[in-house]
Amino acid sequence: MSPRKTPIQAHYPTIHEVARACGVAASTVSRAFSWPTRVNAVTRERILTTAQQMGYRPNPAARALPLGRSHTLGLLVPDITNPFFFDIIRGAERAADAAGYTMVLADTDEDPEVEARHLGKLARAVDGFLLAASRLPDARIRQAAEQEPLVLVNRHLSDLAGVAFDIGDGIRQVLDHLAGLGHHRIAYLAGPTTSWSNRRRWTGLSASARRLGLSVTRLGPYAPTLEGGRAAASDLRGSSCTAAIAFNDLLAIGALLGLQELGVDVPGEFSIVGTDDIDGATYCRPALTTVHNPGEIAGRKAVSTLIELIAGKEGTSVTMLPCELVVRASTAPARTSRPRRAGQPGTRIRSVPATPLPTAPRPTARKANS
Amino acid sequence: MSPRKTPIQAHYPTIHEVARACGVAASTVSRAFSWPTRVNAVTRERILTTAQQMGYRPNPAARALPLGRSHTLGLLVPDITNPFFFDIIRGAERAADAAGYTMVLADTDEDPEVEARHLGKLARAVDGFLLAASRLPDARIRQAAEQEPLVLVNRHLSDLAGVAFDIGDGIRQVLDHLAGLGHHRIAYLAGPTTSWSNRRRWTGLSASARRLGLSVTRLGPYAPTLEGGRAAASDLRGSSCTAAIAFNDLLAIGALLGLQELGVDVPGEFSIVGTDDIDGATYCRPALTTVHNPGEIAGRKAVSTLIELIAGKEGTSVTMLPCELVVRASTAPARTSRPRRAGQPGTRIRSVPATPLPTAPRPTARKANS
DNA sequence: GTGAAAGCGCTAACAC
DNA sequence: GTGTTAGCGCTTTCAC
Repeated sequence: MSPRKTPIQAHYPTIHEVARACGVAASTVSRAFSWPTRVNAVTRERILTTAQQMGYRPNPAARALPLGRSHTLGLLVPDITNPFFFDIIRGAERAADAAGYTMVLADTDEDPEVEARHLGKLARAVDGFLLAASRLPDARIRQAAEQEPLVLVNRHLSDLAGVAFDIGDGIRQVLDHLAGLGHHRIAYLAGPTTSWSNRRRWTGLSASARRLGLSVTRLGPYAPTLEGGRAAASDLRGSSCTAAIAFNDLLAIGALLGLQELGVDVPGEFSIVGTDDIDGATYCRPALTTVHNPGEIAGRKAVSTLIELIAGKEGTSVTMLPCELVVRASTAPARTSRPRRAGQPGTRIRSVPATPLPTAPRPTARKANS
Repeated sequence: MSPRKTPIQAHYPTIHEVARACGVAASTVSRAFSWPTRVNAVTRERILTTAQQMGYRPNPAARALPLGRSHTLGLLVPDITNPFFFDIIRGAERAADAAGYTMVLADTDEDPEVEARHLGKLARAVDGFLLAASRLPDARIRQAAEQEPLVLVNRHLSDLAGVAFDIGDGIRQVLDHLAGLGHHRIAYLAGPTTSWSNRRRWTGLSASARRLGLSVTRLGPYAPTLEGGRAAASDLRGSSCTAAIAFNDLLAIGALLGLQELGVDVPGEFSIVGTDDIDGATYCRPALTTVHNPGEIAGRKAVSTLIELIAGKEGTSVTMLPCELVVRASTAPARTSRPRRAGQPGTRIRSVPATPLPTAPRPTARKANS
């Protein structure tokens, strides 16, 4: 019936057409938008309304050229489907939107190569980067930070801006909880070796364990997924531990399922603790005891820090956000009887030098949410 | 120690500097990149290598201006944290990346206003839009499609390009399954009224139910979240149904938890079916019977369709992707008797979250992914 | 307070 | 094959 409408870009009026329609110069129209006080109030009104009714919209590329700024931010995440990043992404997106910035999201697929490639590809398209849980080596991050404003999320490098969670304190809360339940031999289910927070968890764990006189064993690394957790389950069963702390909730839930499939009762025979507090932690069974991170706040803060950096603010901003233990149903008192297998003690705690970090105010312990 | 390096944008060489370094004109450098065959092989090599070692990177804004294309795609999603969209986002992102496009992600917060605002804000920044599960009224979508290339995901409008899941067939599989288990009275837990797929599910349900001689009741609408599902649970209990199909998995899992909290055994007393097949469907207990949608494929296909539209390809491409029932443990034969107290919900309602429930680890379902 | 004009970095005719 | 020359749409001196 009607002729096909090819959905090609509509014609958008330019600043010149608006200017002509108003009988002023293009520069005046430009000023009316970017520096309103320098234009006569009544002509400004006229310009704004005609622009409005002509459907004028500034062309971002055309603005970016003379300005040297695209008003775009790049956010790189190892895995978009990992719930840990949702709140961070959402917080960042909202803050960026509110500040008039557009957000470009890229999934680095847990791969440093891919991350580096995206960094290069986006370098000139964005005004700065947010690197969430970057898998890149320190040197490569520093190099990137010299080229573009950059804020780290969930990682820390001296002299670089960033926002991180106070993992050490979170781990401390977990160990206090487990020690209080009578656990003495505790396993750590490691995540990706390229992950800073993974290393951080381990060092925090070692330190707290030493203080409490507990023994900790490092298992893994495992993929930070349900599958990884299932793989960990059999290792766990072969160990002499009575409780495990996992790199993240997905891993913890996987381990929990794996143990159940092996006939091990959680938390009756074994306690499991996660990290992240994803949605699923509330509805897996038993519901997961885990450490909550204020992700949305982290995302927002990272964006505001980045925007300050872009604006040329001096100084390096490092924000440390508090973690909070959420006790649910996957932890219980340790069995008093001996484990089914008198197993190998496993790798003993090793001490790894930790970079000193500012400490966040300690949150009050919270009860399970739902 | 060393003077502070303010992380301001590094100086990037322009095409002219590369040209001067090579003793050629800027246009030759431009051609060496965009139309390599039209440049003498040896000078091309020289240009490419010097560009490389000078660290030249094309400025996207500067390209976008004469080209009229930003090589950027906008993806609008109602809720980034909803697992249903993960695979779609990831598929779209990968396809975009592979095709040399950059992806801008915006969360519309389930709000048509916000969606419209983003559409306007991004209109000139992107070459086209991907609208996933758009909450906008048809007319508004059509209007947008006249201004910019646009592809719908999980929604269908005549004459507009899109990719959707074959919901009708998915629902048919579900009803066949439930009917086979002897269920006759089935509830539908409705999602957002602005959602096309919600309406679609209901019409599919009605049609299939008529064919099979089953009775279906529509409950809700509920928020497509765990909370929404909990709210649905009490409605469900007050109904005479023996099985329910939920708008999405989150809603289904919430209902499942809610019923358990009300002391109703799932699937012994009540069967629950979700839609989406999110990760959590495998580890909630009982594991959720649900309908799997090929999200990543949908995302990829949507991007390739959009790129074709941008390139001016004629014709309207509509792709329908198959859905597949995944039977897990939340469905079972309908009770033959009706022993449940009729009418009064009673005072047994407790909202006790996170109590470990005695669920036997079920044998693996007929089919389980991830 | 407003206009004219010179770019921002790149592409694409159009010569030669 | 390669150089010259206009712009793309906007911002921003610099005059008036």
